[in-house]
Amino acid sequence: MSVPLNDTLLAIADPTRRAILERLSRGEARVSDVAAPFAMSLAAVSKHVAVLERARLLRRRRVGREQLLSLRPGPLDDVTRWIVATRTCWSERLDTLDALLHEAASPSPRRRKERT
Amino acid sequence: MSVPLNDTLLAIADPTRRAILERLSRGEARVSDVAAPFAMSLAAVSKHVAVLERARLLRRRRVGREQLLSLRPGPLDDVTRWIVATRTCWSERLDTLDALLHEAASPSPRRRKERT
DNA sequence: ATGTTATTCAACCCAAAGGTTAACCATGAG
DNA sequence: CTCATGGTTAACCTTTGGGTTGAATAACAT
Repeated sequence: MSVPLNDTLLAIADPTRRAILERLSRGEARVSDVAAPFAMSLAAVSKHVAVLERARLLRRRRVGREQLLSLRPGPLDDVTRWIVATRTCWSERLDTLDALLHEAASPSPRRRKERT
Repeated sequence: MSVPLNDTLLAIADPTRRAILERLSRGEARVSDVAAPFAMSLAAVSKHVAVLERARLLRRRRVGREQLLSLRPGPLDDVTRWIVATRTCWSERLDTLDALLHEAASPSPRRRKERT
C-alpha cells in the first residue's frame, strides 16, 4: 500500500497543497477551515484535498457532516530518502575530484572561461 | 540566488528528470549520455535538462561541442527542510495525544462544539 | 568546403492540471 | 418536514507540460 514517489512529489509540488499540509501540521481541521485562507472556491480546495488524500498525505475522519483532516507525513519520508540517496551517491566529492583530474591531465588548457 | 521551493519540487516531480539526476549523481555526463536510456527524442531530454538547469539542480560545462552536466543538489536541501519543518511541527505526537485525550477525557464523546 | 556530431530552437499536438459554477448528497437544527 | 451547512461531483474552460518533428547552430574531422 505504499505510495509511488511520483504521486507524493506531484502532491506537494503545488503551493496550495503545501499550505494545506502546513495548516494541518498545526492540528486537525475541517475542509472549510483549510479552505478559508485561499482566494478560490471550496470545490477547488476539495479537489486539492482529494489529491493529498490519494497520496496518503492526509487522513479524513468523518464526524457528523464535517470531515476532520489530519496530516499523515509518512510518504514524505520516501522523498527524504530519495534526496539523501541521490545527493550523497558519489556526486560532489567525485565531481571536484574529476575536475581536478581534468585540469591536471590536460597539458593544453583551452580557455579558462569556466566558472565553478 | 536561491531557488523557489516550488520550482525545485516541480523539477523533481517527474520520473524522467529524477532519473537524469540519479544518473548525474554517479558522475558527469553529456546530454546525449543522459538521454540514451530513454525512449524519447533528444530534444525532449534537452528540455528536461533545461528545466533542471533553471531549477539550479544541475550545472552545464561547455567543452567544445559537448556539454558536461553535473549534479547540483543544493536546492534539494530546501525540500528536506520543508519536509522536516512540516512533519515535525506539532502534528503527530499531538495527534496521538489528541486521540488519547478524547478517549480518556470523554466517556461519551458526542461532539466537539465549534459553531463559527 | 563539406560533412558529421552534439545540441538547441520553433512550431505544433495532446493530455493533464487547476480553476470556475451549478447541481447534488448528507447531516444537524428548528 | 424544511432549511441551512459542509462537502463532493459533474461539466466545462484555459493554461501548462511533456512529447513530436524538422530546421538551425556550433564545433570538430576530413
